[in-house]
Amino acid sequence: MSKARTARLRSKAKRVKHHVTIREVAKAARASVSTVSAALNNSDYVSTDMRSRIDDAVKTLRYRPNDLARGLRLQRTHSIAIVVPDLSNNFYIELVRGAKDYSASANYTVLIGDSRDSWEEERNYLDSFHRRRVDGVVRVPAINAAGGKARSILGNLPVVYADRYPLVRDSYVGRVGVDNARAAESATRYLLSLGHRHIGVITGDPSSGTSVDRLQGFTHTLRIAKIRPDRSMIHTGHNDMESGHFHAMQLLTGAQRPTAIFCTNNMMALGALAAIQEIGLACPEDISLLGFDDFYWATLLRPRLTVVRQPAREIGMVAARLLIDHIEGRPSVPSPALLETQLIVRDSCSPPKKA
Amino acid sequence: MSKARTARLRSKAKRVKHHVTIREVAKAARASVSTVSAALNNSDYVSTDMRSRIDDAVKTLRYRPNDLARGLRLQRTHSIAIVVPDLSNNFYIELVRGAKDYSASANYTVLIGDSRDSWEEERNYLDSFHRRRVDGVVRVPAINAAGGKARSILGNLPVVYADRYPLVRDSYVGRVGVDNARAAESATRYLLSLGHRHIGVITGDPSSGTSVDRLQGFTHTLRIAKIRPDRSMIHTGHNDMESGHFHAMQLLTGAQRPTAIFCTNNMMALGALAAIQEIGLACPEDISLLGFDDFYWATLLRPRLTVVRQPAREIGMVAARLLIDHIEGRPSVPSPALLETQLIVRDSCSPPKKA
DNA sequence: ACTATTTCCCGAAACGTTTTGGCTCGAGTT
DNA sequence: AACTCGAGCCAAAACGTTTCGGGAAATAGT
Repeated sequence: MSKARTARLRSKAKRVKHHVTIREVAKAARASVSTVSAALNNSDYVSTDMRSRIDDAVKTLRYRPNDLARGLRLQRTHSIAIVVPDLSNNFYIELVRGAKDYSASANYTVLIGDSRDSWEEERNYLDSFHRRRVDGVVRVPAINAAGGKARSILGNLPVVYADRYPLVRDSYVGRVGVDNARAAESATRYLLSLGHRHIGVITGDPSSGTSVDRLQGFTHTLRIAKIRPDRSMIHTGHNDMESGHFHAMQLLTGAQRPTAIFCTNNMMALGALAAIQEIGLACPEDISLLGFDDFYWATLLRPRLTVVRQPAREIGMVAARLLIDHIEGRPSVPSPALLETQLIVRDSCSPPKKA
Repeated sequence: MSKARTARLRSKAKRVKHHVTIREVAKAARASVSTVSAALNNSDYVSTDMRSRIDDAVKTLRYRPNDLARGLRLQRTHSIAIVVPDLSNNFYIELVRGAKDYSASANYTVLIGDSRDSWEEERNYLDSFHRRRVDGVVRVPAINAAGGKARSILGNLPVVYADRYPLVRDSYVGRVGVDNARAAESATRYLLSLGHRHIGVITGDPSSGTSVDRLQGFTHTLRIAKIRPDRSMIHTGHNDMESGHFHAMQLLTGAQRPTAIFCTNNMMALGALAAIQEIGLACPEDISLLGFDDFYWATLLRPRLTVVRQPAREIGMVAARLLIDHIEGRPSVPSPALLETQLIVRDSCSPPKKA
């Protein structure tokens, strides 16, 4: 009775809103709610006659299950979240797309967060995702956010790291990226082979293992070549264009100008390119530039950028896979999963002028 | 009793998972569930003593409300969705960020969809968002998706269109963008003022009002200048680099080569630039290029691209505002909201060679 | 002609919140 | 002294699902 009353009230007051529920489908199909549910989750034991009645009702009423109720009851949402530091960086777009494509194939849905490399923002996203009860999250942590801080706001949600990863072993399910040291080594070897002896490097924030691995690969290769790394040639940026620009300026106008600059991510390479253009140097004639991460318009630049390519899309896919396998209690690929990089030689590096 | 049993079972079986609920907070704070709820939604009528007990419990238990349950009960989620055609297009990133920033300030959360300009994909996103019971969605519809098809899968969720908009007046709350005809006019006038008389144009898919408005602005300006638009100079692309490249090639290698090319979005401008470089033409000496939408690396290109700038971020903000105002039953800004564009003159346009 | 099994369906409980209405207690008001 | 009133708290219902246990009818096994 009270139920009837409220129903009547609602149908009068807010006729316009109101989503159709499984109950109405049941009524229309002359079935019980549980039977409709069974039919929709195509269990056995529902007659073909009943099933078609239900299908009809669903169609004509335009019924869409309420995922809130579903998730509440099921205690899982079949969705994961991915939060990346910068959506305007094509590398992360590809990564996100990879994660999304894999997840879709596994029947998971993906929520995207764009932290702009700020822990504040990332925390907000993680919190919001947690409250939404996603089943797990793949993180590319913001600068300075790689530590254990996230754990406390994520409860015991499974996390996999992609690209960047924390130095302190926070409890995570897995991580995927590339062998950063090796990638940096191959890049450095290439510059050495061109004859460069004074190589500037602009590396990322050292709170991420990714950055330290790359720097380590760089210095290691120098040492192997019996070249003493010059500390004044090693600059630490923030993975964005601005700091790439700033540190390239420092390098280019410093006491001893390097003959080549190696940037450990694409944004900083762009910043460095801007600085080079600004100063009026010719690249690669006056200075070689080598970047990390490829992007679709790298060939539109003059010079076309030589880069170490990371398989962004694959990283995203493997990350999602690792996470979802874990969620479903399946064994997965070994972690850390390290994918192959590739040195893509284009026009921005050449032998140094006087060598 | 049965309740006690299941609780015991769960605590044994899956100790590891299990999110802490308001009920446990209540127990820890020696309060009732309803009081905890009241305290959390800071109603009055809860004593300071009680409130502090609850706060303590929340903190030590690390309680995070379950937004599924909350949304189910409240019948609204305080979240909106935004779906755009291409996240690797910086214009849409900025638009999304604008929407996100405004929403955050209004205490709404944003779900992001990236349809890759495919109606299939967009439909999936819209469906998923609908099942999640977002309170509304801002759409930049995929090509060929501007019609009424979305309505049937969105139920009566409020929709606002950003940038693109449907030609058939589908029932929506509002739309926001720029005055596309005027923007195209100013671009065209600029090219005319440089002396161009043979202007090629690569426009977007005519299923969106945006594209037709831009084209119309173009031809209108030509006519005012007593120039008869040449149909062979008008090409219809798909707003992506590939089709920009293709149609630029057509134009450049056609019977009569234009002295300038106007692209009605940034991706097609990039494709056109690639084509120009490929053919070995000098820009702007041999051919001028004018694009739509600005992006942060437009100045890194050689030549630096001259473009019509749209206030992407603002478009996103206004779209979110329109939507949220509607959701909350407030009057809002007038719709369509048309924001100002700006012609940003850089290096990619110059007077034609022989003029 | 019984019993056992399978098929098809249903009612009710549970998931974690918020809200409504009601209860108690003490402080003012008459 | 009786009363009103507000502050402070709580129990229960409701939101829309899925699942569990079970009932009825049909079918199969002896």
